[in-house]
Amino acid sequence: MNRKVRVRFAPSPTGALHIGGVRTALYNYLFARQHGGDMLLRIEDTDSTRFVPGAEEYILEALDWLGIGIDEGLRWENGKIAQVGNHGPYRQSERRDIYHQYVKQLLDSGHAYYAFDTPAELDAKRQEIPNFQYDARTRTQMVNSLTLPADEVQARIARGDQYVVRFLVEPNEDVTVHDLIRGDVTINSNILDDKVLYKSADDLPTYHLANIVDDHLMEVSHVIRGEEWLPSAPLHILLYRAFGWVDTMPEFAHLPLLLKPDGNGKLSKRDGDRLGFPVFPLEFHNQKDGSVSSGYRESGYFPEAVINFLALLGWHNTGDQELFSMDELIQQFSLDRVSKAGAKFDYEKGKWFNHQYLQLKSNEELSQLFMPTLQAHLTSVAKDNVADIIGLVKDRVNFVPELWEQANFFFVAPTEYDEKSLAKRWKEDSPRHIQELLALLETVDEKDWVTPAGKTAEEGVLNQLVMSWIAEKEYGVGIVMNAFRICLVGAARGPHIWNITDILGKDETLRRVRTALQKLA
RNA sequence: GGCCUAUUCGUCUAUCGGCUAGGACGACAGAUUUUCAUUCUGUAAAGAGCAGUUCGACUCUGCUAUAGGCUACCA
Repeated sequence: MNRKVRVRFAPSPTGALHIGGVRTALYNYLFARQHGGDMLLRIEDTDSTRFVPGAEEYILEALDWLGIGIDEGLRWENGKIAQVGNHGPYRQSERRDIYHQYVKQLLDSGHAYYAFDTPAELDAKRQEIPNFQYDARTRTQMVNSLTLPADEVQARIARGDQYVVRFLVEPNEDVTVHDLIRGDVTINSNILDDKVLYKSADDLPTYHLANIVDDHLMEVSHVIRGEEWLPSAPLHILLYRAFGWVDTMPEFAHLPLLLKPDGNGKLSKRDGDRLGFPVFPLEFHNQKDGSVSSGYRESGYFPEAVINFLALLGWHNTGDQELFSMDELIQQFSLDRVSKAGAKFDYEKGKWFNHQYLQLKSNEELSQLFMPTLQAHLTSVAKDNVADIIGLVKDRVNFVPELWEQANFFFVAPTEYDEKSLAKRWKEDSPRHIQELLALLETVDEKDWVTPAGKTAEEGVLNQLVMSWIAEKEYGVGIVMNAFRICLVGAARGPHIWNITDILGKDETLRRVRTALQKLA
C-alpha cells in the first residue's frame, strides 16, 4: 500500500496547547513535510462541557508562531481562523450528520447497540462490583437494546429518553497493533469495555468514533499521537474492522510522553507554575476560569529555539548534532529514531537553545526585537547605537529582554553605585586617580576619542594614552581602571572599558566621571 | 487491582553482539580577562537487579524491581 502521506494534529479546545501537544504536532509536521505529504488540523470538540472559549484560536496561533504549517483543515491566517481543504468541516461539532450515518451503520450491522443505563446507575454498579466493566460478561444484565424488547427500545428513544450507543466488543480476541515506534503490541479484547461511541445527551460522538470516522474520511495515512492512546489503539482497530475499513487503515505511531523535570509523571500545567517556566507556547488567558498561564513567546523565546528543543526531547539522530533548523529536522527526522521512553523536561537546556539562537541573530535584528523592552524603560531612545551596544553584550544573555540588564548603563547614567563593587574596587586613592584621569581625558581631541574602525580597543588613542600615564605614575592598572569603570557603569560589570567609552562619547564619559567624583570623593 | 509501555552519566541522548561506553545541558576546577560575563581547557558522572543464550552482551531472552500510561456518557 503506497498512498499519499496525510497526517493530522487533532487537539481538543479545552485550554492552552500544552508543550507536549506542540511536540506531537511538530513530529506530525516533520513527518508530513519529509514525505511530501499533508498536515491536517482538526478540532476535536466532542466534549461540549470542556470547551474553553479562545482555545481554538490559541492553538492555531501557537502553531503559526512556531512555524508548524497546516496544509488542510483549520489554520491561522492574518490573525484569524481560516479553513482550507475539501474534507471539511474540520470541527467535529460541525460533523454531527456525518457521525449519525456511521453510528447507524454500526447499529445496523450489529457492531453497536443502544444502552439506557444512566451515569448514576453505572456509578452505583461500579461501587457495588469492584472492577466493573461494561462488556460481554455484564452487558446482558444492563439496560440496553440487547436485553430490552425491540419495541421498548423504540419507545424509549421516541419519548426522548437519553441513551448512548455502545460498541459491541467480541470477547477473548487478541488484537495486535503494529506500532511504528514500538513494534507489535497485542492485547486481548477481554480487557476492553463496550466503549460509548455516541451520546444522545449532546448529540455528539465520543473521541473513539469521531476519530476513526474522521481519519478515514480525511484519508489519514499515519496516526502519530501520544503514548496515552496506546491502550485504546486496539479498540480503534476493532472499529476499523467493524466499518470494513482495514484496507485503508492508517499506520500508528505512539510517541513517548513528556515528563516532569523532578519527580515523576506527565508534565502538567501545574509544574510550570511550581518550577517557574512556561509549559505553553503562548501566554494564555483562560476565559473560563480567569487564569493566566505564561508562554514561551512572552518569556522571550525564539520559535526556532523552542522547535529545536522540543524536537530533541524524544528524537535524536545518530551523531552529535544538537542544533537543527526546521529544514534539517524535516530532512533528518524519522519515526524509528524516536525514543520509546518518556523524556523529562529540562528547562535549563531550553534556555541554552535560546542562547544559541540569539547569538546567531544579527545585531540589527536583535535591536528591532529589543526596541519594545528598551522603550518600556526609556522615554526617548537614540536608536543609532543600539545595534552596536547589543553586539557588545549579547553573548551574556539567553533572552532579548535580558539585554536591558546588561546594557542599561549605556542608555542611563548611573545614579547610584553598587556597594559591593565600591568596597572591592573604590580605594582610598581612587578619587585622586580619577581626578588625574579626568584631566588627562579632557585633553583628548574629540576626533581621537573613538577607536578607529578596524582597530582593537587596545590600539585606540585612549588606551595608549591612559596606559602610558598609568605606567609613568606607577599606578596599578586594575585599581585605576576599575574605579573608572565604576564611574561609568555604577558597578564592576560590563564589556571592555574602551568599548563603553566609544559608545558614550567624550562628553558623556566626562560627565559621568565628574558626577562620580562629586558623589564618591 | 487489571492491562499496556518503558528502563545508558542528575537531565536529553549515541551505541543497532566486540567499549578504554561518545556528545550536549547542568555541576565542579583551571586558563584567559583591568570588572562582570563570554570563551577555552579539563574533571567528576551511566548500562536497575538476577539468571540465561553466546567465544563475547549495554545491545538478544526470561524473571524481578522501578517508573509511566490506560482502565469515564474526557480527549
